[in-house]
Amino acid sequence: MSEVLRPPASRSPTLEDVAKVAGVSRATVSRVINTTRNVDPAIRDSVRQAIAATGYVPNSAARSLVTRRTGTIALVLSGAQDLSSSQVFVDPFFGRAAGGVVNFLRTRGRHPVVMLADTDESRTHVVDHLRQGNADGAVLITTHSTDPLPKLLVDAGQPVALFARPPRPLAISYVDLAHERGAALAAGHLIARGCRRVATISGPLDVFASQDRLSGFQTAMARHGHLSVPHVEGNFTQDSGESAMRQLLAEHPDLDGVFAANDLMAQGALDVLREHGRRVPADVAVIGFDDSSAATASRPALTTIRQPVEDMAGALTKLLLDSLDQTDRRVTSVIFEPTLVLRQSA
Amino acid sequence: MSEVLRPPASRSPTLEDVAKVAGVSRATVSRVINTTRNVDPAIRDSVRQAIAATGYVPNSAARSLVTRRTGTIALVLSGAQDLSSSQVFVDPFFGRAAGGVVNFLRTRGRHPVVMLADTDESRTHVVDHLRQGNADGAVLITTHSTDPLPKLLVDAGQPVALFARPPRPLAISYVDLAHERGAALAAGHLIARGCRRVATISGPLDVFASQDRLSGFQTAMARHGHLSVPHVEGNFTQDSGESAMRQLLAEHPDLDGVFAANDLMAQGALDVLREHGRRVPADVAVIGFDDSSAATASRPALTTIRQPVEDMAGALTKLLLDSLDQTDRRVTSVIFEPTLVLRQSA
DNA sequence: GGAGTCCATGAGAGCATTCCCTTGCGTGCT
DNA sequence: AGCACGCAAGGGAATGCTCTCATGGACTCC
Repeated sequence: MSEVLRPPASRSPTLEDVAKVAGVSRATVSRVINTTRNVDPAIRDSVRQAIAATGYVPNSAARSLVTRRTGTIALVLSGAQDLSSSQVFVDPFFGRAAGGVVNFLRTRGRHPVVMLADTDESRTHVVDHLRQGNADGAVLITTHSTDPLPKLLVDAGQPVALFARPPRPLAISYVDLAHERGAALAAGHLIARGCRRVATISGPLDVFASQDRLSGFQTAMARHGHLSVPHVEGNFTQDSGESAMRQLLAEHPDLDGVFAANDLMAQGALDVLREHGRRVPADVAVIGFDDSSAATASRPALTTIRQPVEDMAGALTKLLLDSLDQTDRRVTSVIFEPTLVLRQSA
Repeated sequence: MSEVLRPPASRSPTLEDVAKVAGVSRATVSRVINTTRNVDPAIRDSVRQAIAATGYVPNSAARSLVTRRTGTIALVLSGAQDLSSSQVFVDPFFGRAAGGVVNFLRTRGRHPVVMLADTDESRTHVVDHLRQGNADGAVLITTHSTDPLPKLLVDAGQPVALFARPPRPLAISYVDLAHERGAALAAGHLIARGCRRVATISGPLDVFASQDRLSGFQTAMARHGHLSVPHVEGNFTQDSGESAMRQLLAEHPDLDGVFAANDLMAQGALDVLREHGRRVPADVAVIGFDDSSAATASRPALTTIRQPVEDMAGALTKLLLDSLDQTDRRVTSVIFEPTLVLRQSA
């Protein structure tokens, strides 16, 4: 009776329907769709025709119910509590990283589900989301060394890969940059240009990358005989670069070289220097960090230390994907080398 | 026998397990979890305890198999063939739009899966993805008027909402800006400032927004007695703004006002004007469009026509979500009003 | 020529959830 | 007191797929 009542509504075709049309069983159709293993070529073709004829598309909910895999991974942008969340993609760092992840996943036919984690609530939300099986693993783009999310995810047994060294020793795969060596490159270049009175604008010191860039710069300058380097802390924004530069200029009007821990702050410094009538690079040489779009957009274009964020994000994603395929949960890390990119500002 | 063979491996708890612990049926647990309708408070509490005790989390694959809903929506960035795909988020427009979508979805406890559609292959991929039930609908951020994706998705019967007016008449909900009125605001302001020799740098003319901004500007200028406005076409990049400005300056060395169809091109224009010794705004007034981060980052900061991209993206997402809840597929559109934002450049 | 092997296919058992339908019980109305 | 109705809870079906296991046929090898 039930078949009498069933509305003839255009239900989307199922495996069963295709099987009926092709005159084979569900199992065979499934074999054709997945890895064409051990299927007679003639039957394979007729199944393919049946698929085309019915317009069949596999239902991924049913599929992942049985395989316990979704095929998607979570891209979590975390520790961005100081960024208004709708600005997060425009941020040179997060935007480039997100682009790198998306781009790498594309080559594998996958797509990320994007999640922001800036509050306790959203953090538990991320963990729950993964535990519910909405994604097979997470790529975590985080900066603050105090971020609790990496540990939360590892404790929940979820596959994770982290952009930047994990806060505490944690069984987690990650990629990072040799920040100290990048800062040393900047120091070397300023010295080689003949700068004698050099200052630096650091990033926020609760971020490992900032600490490393600062200490790397100081160490390298010391090696060149400059035991004390004037230093003001910024927060990676253009505005903070401006006020830091103003402060440095007030305290050290004779400086002839500045290393900023990212391009945005360097751009702010550039604006203040111009405002004060200093020519760049003739009077003051400026070096940024990251080689973001800000480096090429500013005038003069910034000499900077390149951090290959997109490549790093891609490698990070690969790390995660590889770990999903392997049963043994072994952690790996990849450290990228920064390079000096010469433009006009130094 | 099967229970003897079953490995005691830590299988994650199911509804059945919770029901057993709470001493009720699956159905009751399900009722507690979803909308606590018709459940005795005492039983409800004991079920909640059982959930906590077992550490149960619902399996979303099983859930969406039966509900035919996933809870995620696709965020498709399309028609960006001229952007290197890993740069897509850094782009002021796409980045802001993506941020707006993510941010709005957050308020509803949802997350987008991000897809790029710049080739035929990736376009069919997007359609397939939706047809497979990986997402309940799509928010489409597209610019090029020739983009075939909107039609593809509508034909596939997928719920879609579009950023910008659809190419052809299409049964599709969308948001857009009153571009002409924005351009008219710019024209009015330049005239009011006393500019007499005004030129414009338009966006690529295969984009509706560019056409509208150009025609809106020309019409408004004509209304003020300027029947012919020098015009060079750019492609929305800073570089194209620079070369357009160079060309305008060569052909019209005496110009005193420029309207660029976006901030990035205005920024390029600013650099070229400084290079040529023109003071902004004293010698030449410059107005941009969008009010993106480039507007505040450039020096002088740009007077610009604000396009509230984040809000528009949020409204767009709301349009889609609303249409998912309603059975009748009625299309809606929302047109936003641009505003003039006064800063230093004009 | 018979036995063993291998490969292609089918049948059916899950997978975890929701939804529909039924049942049981208590209450209010006649 | 009897009947009807509403609410709470349970049982079973259904969702669409993959995967294991069994089966049958063809082929090979001695």
